[in-house]
Amino acid sequence: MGDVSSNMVEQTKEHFIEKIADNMRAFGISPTLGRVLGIIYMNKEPMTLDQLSEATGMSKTRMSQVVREMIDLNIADKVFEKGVRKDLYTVEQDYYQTFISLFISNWRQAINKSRLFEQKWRQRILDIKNEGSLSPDVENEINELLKETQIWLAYYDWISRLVDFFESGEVFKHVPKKRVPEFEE
Amino acid sequence: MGDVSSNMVEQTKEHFIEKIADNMRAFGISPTLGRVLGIIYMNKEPMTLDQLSEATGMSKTRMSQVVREMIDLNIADKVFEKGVRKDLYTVEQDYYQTFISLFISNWRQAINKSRLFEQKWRQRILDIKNEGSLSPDVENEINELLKETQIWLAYYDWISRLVDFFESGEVFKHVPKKRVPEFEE
DNA sequence: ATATTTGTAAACTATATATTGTACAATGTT
DNA sequence: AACATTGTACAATATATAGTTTACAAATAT
Repeated sequence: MGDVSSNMVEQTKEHFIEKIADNMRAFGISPTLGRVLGIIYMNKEPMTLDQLSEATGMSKTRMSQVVREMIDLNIADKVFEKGVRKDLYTVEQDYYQTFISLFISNWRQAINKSRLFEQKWRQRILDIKNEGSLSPDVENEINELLKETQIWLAYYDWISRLVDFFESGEVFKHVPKKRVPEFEE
Repeated sequence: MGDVSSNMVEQTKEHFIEKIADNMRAFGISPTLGRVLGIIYMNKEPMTLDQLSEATGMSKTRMSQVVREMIDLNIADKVFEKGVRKDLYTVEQDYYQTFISLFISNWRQAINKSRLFEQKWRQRILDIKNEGSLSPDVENEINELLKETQIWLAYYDWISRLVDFFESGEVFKHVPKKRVPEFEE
């Protein structure tokens, strides 16, 4: 177990994990979260907070936080295994799916927030408009703003449809997954 | 100029700018950068560092940094106007294009980084493998790692094609822009 | 019932990121 | 040539984010 090549393999594995973490960074995911995802991914089996703590060298509390965040992002799940008292966590094993989950979480959130704001905001402009007695300048600016709103709404509608495009898997019809060459020696 | 409705319009405009900044946040863009983009966008005309500084209430140094970052991200440009000594900056006026630019910058960077790492890493595994005299366990793990690499490469190839899919505008064939209803009163 | 183990809240500390002020080189003005 | 203006490098400060420690409630074991 402690031989040279085995250590090298271990080290190489860790590099791979770092690469996964790095990839996550492009989603604005913190290095630690990415690393934990990588660790569980490479482990192939669900892991406990203690194991993760051991593997990262970080506190169990932090692992708890990170795991919860991953669950919120839909890239990890708590699994039950009878006889095991500790909570076990798995991660999505499919990179594409992880990509999509993150993309979706990210944008759905933005969409909701935007929608929420939208109504109040539009109403407000209309209120000003109906105030009566507006200088032509102001009147003009208000119309510009209303136009802007339309453009903005159209844009968000697009994002919304884009999210669906990913979620439904339709994206793969036009940007197909690449087949991985089998290799058995 | 100082009348009530004009102030309300001004305020509403600022809300819109905040919304734009908020949207940017989904790309991991800092609030300040988003706000500056929003400010220039709403201004419709190129702006100078001093104007931005005035508009944000932040230092000119910061504006300089932010503007440069935006240029790196391909969502802003320096424009020249004869007779004007100060540098002027515009931003992309098309939301879709901004979305795409950010998406591209983000992932191209990740792709490059990954590619760079890839060769070294794969070579390393092969080196271990050719070392000879490996325990069956280690041998097995190495094969697993090589397989993992294949999967990873396929995934990155997909991302790469996905980026092209956006960059080329093909995405709009399948997730079309929504037409904004004209409105003239 | 009592004692252990587990996960997480809450308050704290450390580290990273955002922002500013000063200084200066480059360019334009008189 | 002397002077003013502009943009940014660099060091210093402030703020936000990541991580730890302690404490405790809920669940399990003895």
